[in-house]
Amino acid sequence: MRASQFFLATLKEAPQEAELPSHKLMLRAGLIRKLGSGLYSWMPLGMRVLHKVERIVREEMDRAGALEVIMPPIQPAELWQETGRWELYGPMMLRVKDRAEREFCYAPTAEEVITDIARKELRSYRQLPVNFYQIQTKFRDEIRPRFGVLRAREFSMKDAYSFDADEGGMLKSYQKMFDAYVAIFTRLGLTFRPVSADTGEIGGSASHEFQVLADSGEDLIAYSDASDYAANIEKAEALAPATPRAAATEPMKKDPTPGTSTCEGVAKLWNLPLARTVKAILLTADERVHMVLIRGDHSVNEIKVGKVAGLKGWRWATDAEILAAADGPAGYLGPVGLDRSKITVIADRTVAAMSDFVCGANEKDFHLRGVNWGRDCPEPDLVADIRNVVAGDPSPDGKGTLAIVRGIEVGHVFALGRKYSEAMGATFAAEDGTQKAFEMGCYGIGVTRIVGAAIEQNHDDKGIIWPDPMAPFTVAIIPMGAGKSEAVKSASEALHADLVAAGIEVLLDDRGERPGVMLADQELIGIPHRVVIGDRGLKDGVVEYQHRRDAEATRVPLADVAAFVKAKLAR
RNA sequence: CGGGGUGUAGCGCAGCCUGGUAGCGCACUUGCUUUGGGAGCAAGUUGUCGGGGGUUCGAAUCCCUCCACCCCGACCA
Repeated sequence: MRASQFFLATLKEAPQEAELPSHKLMLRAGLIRKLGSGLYSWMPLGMRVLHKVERIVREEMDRAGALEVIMPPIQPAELWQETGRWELYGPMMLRVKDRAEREFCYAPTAEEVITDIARKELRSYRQLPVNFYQIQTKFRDEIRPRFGVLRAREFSMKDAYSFDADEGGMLKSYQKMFDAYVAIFTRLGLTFRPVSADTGEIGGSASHEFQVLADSGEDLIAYSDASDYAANIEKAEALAPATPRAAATEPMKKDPTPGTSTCEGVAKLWNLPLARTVKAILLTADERVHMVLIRGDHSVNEIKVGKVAGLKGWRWATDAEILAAADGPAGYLGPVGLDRSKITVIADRTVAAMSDFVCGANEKDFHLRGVNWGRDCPEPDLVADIRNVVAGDPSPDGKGTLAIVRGIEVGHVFALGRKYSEAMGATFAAEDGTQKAFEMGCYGIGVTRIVGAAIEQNHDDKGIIWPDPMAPFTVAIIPMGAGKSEAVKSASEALHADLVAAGIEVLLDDRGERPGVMLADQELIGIPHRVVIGDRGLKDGVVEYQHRRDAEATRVPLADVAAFVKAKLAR
């Protein structure tokens, strides 16, 4: 490809709206242009990258035996009403009406449609297992679209759905997809980790996320330094402390803490470590108020809270509820002196093992110190894991300790089970002649998000550094002064022709720009391999090769350069 | 949704406080020179100052209103 025949839309300065490196670089390199909040057009250069990603995804999905389909992005409300998700999905779903006032949505996902296909088309266990997938545009009306393509409202997603006759088969299909995902992200050249995850709204038994590791990621991942254990922090279990609760050594004492409503404040005031304090959070579930206790330096894991018996569908308590149940205002709450008939005390495992701790006195401007379970207040009604793990916690698998890194979720696999097939009456004739609901799995990959994640992980101050498999062009040829030097011109043309003939994607910069412009653009765009051809080297019969990650150029004899580049790519 | 901010040329910004009909850099066009790290000189082009309404002799500037976009937060007491 000649640059003069292509459309490069590079920008010297990034539009004000961009915050993250990947967002800025995608705009500057001319991969995308913004249309509206969370809406992006893909420019020619971006399309080349997107096609690379799609191609690898397709190849690995096909290799895993999945079959490509394409379903409409506009879906009738009726299907969603069958599973109850028309209401459940809420404002995230973009709803539209046609001229006859019939309701539709712009698909945020396609479980309903694929299940509808399955119940109509799949009749016998003999047709199973099957896995259908599509690469299709989705729309989710995010609360706050941001980070460019990483949290856009419209995005391209590969979604696959497997149908099996029984759970064993489904788990096999799940494993196949898991393996395919590993192959996809490996081929893309990304540093990633599969982590076990919460199943969230979609439901089901097993679930793994595929996270591209990057400092700007929105997700926190806990992993063990001594085993394969890795989990989203939403799910990572915080084990109970290994050492039992120590015996009480201090008397309980009530002291004033005027205007100090936080654990940090009390710890500072009394010159105690934060880890000696306990914070109390009140919430309401099933009309009953619950006090949740977390160590001062820990944070509540809302997902874990929702899984505690009796707390399904909980909400934060109102100020009125707090006063009625605890006799004290928010900021000064604790487990001592409560009327347990009105309130249930739920302690995090860590808190349950604490002694001589500090907590609120259920009275404005007072806290207690030297508090001990059993002696000063009854034992907690319930002890549960309700906090987020922190770096240094023991790994839940018993091997090593946890460290925490950030990641960008680019893939997610779910062992769904019969949730959708049962809701929609999707059944098949089993071997014994009975009708059974399909065992389903669903598997997503954020195709457009991968592009942003790859840049987030691979860039420097000059621009993008594409992994070869995703690069819009693999090699850039930069002729110095081709307008003046016939030797430079013919050498560039010859190399271009040679590499093109070898099926290599080359960009020959024949725009006649100045050297600085050509080099800066090549670096911004992130073409991984470049060959600079100029009279300076040509008089010695050499040209310069430099990888985007190399600090220095390598002088290569002109006669060998084609072979040299091909050898570099073959690795 | 709550809070904050911004909207002036394709991009980045100044002008607004203290009203007088719009400017800078880059980009773009033409010419000459230049050509190994975002060139120089010269001559140009580009704006419904986000929309609507109001105040005023006069509004980018003051007031009201709507819209768009960005950032932070969304209950951790």
